[in-house]
Amino acid sequence: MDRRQKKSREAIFGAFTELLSKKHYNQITVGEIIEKADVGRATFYAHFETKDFLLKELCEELFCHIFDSAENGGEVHRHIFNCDAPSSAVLHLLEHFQKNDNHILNLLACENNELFLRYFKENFKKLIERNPKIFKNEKAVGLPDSYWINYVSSTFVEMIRWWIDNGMEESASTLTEYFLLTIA
Amino acid sequence: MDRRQKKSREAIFGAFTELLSKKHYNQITVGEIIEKADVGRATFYAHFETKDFLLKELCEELFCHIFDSAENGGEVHRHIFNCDAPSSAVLHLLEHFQKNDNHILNLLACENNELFLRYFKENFKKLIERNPKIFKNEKAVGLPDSYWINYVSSTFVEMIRWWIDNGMEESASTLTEYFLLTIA
DNA sequence: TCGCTATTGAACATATTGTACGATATAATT
DNA sequence: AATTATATCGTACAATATGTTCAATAGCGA
Repeated sequence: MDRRQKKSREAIFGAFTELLSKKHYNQITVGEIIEKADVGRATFYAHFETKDFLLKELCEELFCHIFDSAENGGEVHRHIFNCDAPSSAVLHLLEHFQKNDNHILNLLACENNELFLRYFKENFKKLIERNPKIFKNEKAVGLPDSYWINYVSSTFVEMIRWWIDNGMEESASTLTEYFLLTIA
Repeated sequence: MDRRQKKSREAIFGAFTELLSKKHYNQITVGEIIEKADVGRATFYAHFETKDFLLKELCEELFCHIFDSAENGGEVHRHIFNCDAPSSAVLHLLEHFQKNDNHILNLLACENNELFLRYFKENFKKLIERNPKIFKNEKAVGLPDSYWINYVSSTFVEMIRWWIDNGMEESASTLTEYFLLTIA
């Protein structure tokens, strides 16, 4: 990609992320974004059709970085999926959060985390669908697959929400215990 | 309340509900609402500060009607809380949905159900907090109260979401089974 | 009947959106 | 180095949405 494009794109992402941590998505205007990003109005619309697409692409970039490493042959997160025990997968995801990779916590903890958690859940679901065995247990056999996948991903995401809302006091391993206990 | 106020308020609620079942919240304008409700622009703003407040009040009216009956001495839903078995409470709530009381399904199933489910979860949480014994079981003892409450309400709400997204094919009793099996 | 209040309709300033275009700066190619 | 391609800029612009104001009207309660 053209260096200029990359620069503009990242300036917009950066400005948007910063604004999202301060005010609600609905109240952020394109004018504010381009002012903070210091790019022209036309440049913004050359990159993103609307503000909604900007959000979508930001989320995709963020979550793909965390979730999709297993498929694309990257080394960094391969270990997440090369294990059978669900505890490892959960632990590693949580540790990513605690390290605040890509300022993901800024987004997950901000006022409009609804939007991000929604995308997050979608990606987590895909992860389970691609690795169905990870979270299968005795309880799952009595329930429809799609229900079970929805249940497990919901439980994980809503645990994250609870964790953030309560000041993120628990350690990654404590959270993992909670999670495994609940879905067991 | 003045008959005129009530009339305007309900016309606005009605128009808003109808619009919400057709298009996304963000894309609904005040102009559309007042046109469909057939009220003046000034009237709208005399009732609701902004569109967000309109949504908030609509949700409060809806969910309070369903959840708060136990406290205010009403007869209609008293039975929900006068039983110890969690299955009864869940069943009755689900049956309310299937009857589509107050067109609640229009809102829960619409494109932006995120917003309603959020309010719904809040109200469900309050219900559990007021009746802590309903959903307590062996698994709950090893987990913090706030985590457990969040978990149970999330599981219920996300089950509703799954149910709606999959065409609401399951009966209320089947869903209740699923729910009890998962939190057991 | 009379006073009070909600509604109306229109006008209004302001803000936001998304587009258009020529000029400029930067990247890629030869 | 010269040239071509393209991303950006700044500004302007039409279209739309927001929230307010105000005088006139209609409906409410006493």
